[in-house]
Amino acid sequence: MFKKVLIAEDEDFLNISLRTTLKDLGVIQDNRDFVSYCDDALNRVKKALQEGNPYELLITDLSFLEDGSKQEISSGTELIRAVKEIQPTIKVLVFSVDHRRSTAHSLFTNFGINGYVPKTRGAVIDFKAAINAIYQGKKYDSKNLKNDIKMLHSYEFTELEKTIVLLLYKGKSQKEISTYLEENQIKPSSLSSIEKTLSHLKTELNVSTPAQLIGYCRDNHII
Amino acid sequence: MFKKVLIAEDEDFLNISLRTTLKDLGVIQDNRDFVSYCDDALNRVKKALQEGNPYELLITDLSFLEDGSKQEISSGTELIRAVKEIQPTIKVLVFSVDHRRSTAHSLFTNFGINGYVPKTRGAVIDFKAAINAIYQGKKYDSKNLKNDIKMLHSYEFTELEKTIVLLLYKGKSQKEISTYLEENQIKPSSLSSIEKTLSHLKTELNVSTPAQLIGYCRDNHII
DNA sequence: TTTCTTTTTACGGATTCCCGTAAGGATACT
DNA sequence: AGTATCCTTACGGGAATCCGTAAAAAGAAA
Repeated sequence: MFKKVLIAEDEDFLNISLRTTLKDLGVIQDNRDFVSYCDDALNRVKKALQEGNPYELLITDLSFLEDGSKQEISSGTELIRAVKEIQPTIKVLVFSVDHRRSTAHSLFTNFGINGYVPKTRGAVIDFKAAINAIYQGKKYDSKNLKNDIKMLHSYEFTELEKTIVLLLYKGKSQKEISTYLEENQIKPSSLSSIEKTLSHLKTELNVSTPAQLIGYCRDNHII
Repeated sequence: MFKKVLIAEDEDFLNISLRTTLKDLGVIQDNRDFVSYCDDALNRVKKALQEGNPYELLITDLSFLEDGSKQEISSGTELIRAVKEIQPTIKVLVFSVDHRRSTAHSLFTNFGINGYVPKTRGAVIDFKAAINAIYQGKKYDSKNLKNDIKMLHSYEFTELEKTIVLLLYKGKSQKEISTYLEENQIKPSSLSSIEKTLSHLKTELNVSTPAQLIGYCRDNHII
């Protein structure tokens, strides 16, 4: 069973019972690896990696409430991206109130998560099953997910498309994106190709402006 | 301290740790008075009343996820109304993810609840304090409530700004937004004023493109 | 290598966005 | 009335985007 697990969850009561459950599973012995801010989570991952004792599994919520203290990272998806950047092999289990299958699905394909458990009735059993499945190297697909309409016309983003959209989201201009890709030896990197990619995405997703494109990608957990 | 408390909460993990917390407070000794459906909660209240051993306190969530089984009552507010109808003297503590003061306030005035604790960081201490306050006959006003969604962000959006951003999100160009505002008699509606508004928002929120602006607004639930 | 196909880049013009400045209009106060 | 101030609109030029077409480069197959 997992020996080093990090939990990012801002709700006190959930934090407590996740601890209890993990102790039941024999995963943890103490109460140290629990944080309620994304920034703290990322720092823990960094530190553990530097110390040569990296986390095997990250369990995280998707939405964290702001409480006044300024944070670099404010959402679960951003946390997952940042963590995977420094430790791509880490396993990720998402634990969220969102119980739509489309949400889980896009996180599996776009963020490479290993499991998704919605917070609802039966979540404890679901959660334990997820931990076991992930430990055996499987992806865990919860039975409590509900189908919704969005799944039908889902477009599969390539890695290049995702990076371009991500840079757009971060406020870069097309020209800046071009130089970024060039610097990082990602091809194609020309301004023209970026224009083409974006135009292609817009027709494919039936949106008309870059702003709308970003809204779509954010809504659907593509970035 | 309270001796007979009923808890209506559909989330497994929360259910578990609420139990733990209440045992810590010496409120309960067993695990019987926990339900995950509103209908069950109402039935328990009815039965306890008939048996001459009524509940002193009801702790309830506001939103309950549907899971296929047909329920008469599906929300916390309906439950509170139904319960107070048959037992007006019962104390009520609401425990919800909604952390807006306005939500709590309307429940205090319209449903006569005795306490409101938002699910967030520090909820455990908050919860314990609420239980104690209510036991002493006081109303409990949580410190974790926020005055409004607007207050959470550094910048407060006007209605006009929100409509403009929303139209941007929907893929409209600035010119289209201008004509839309004109058609709906919203002033100012000139292209120039829209440019100014957007430029103002961008400096205020420290973003550089419309796309980034939309990402920000979506991330922070402004639109 | 040659030829064919596909991918990538280059370029030009139309449109839109961006940002500063100036003119017009409304309101409040003396 | 006058004028001071603020809000709205108008305008112009530079930058960024959009979109089509064509050239260049890279790959694939014979």
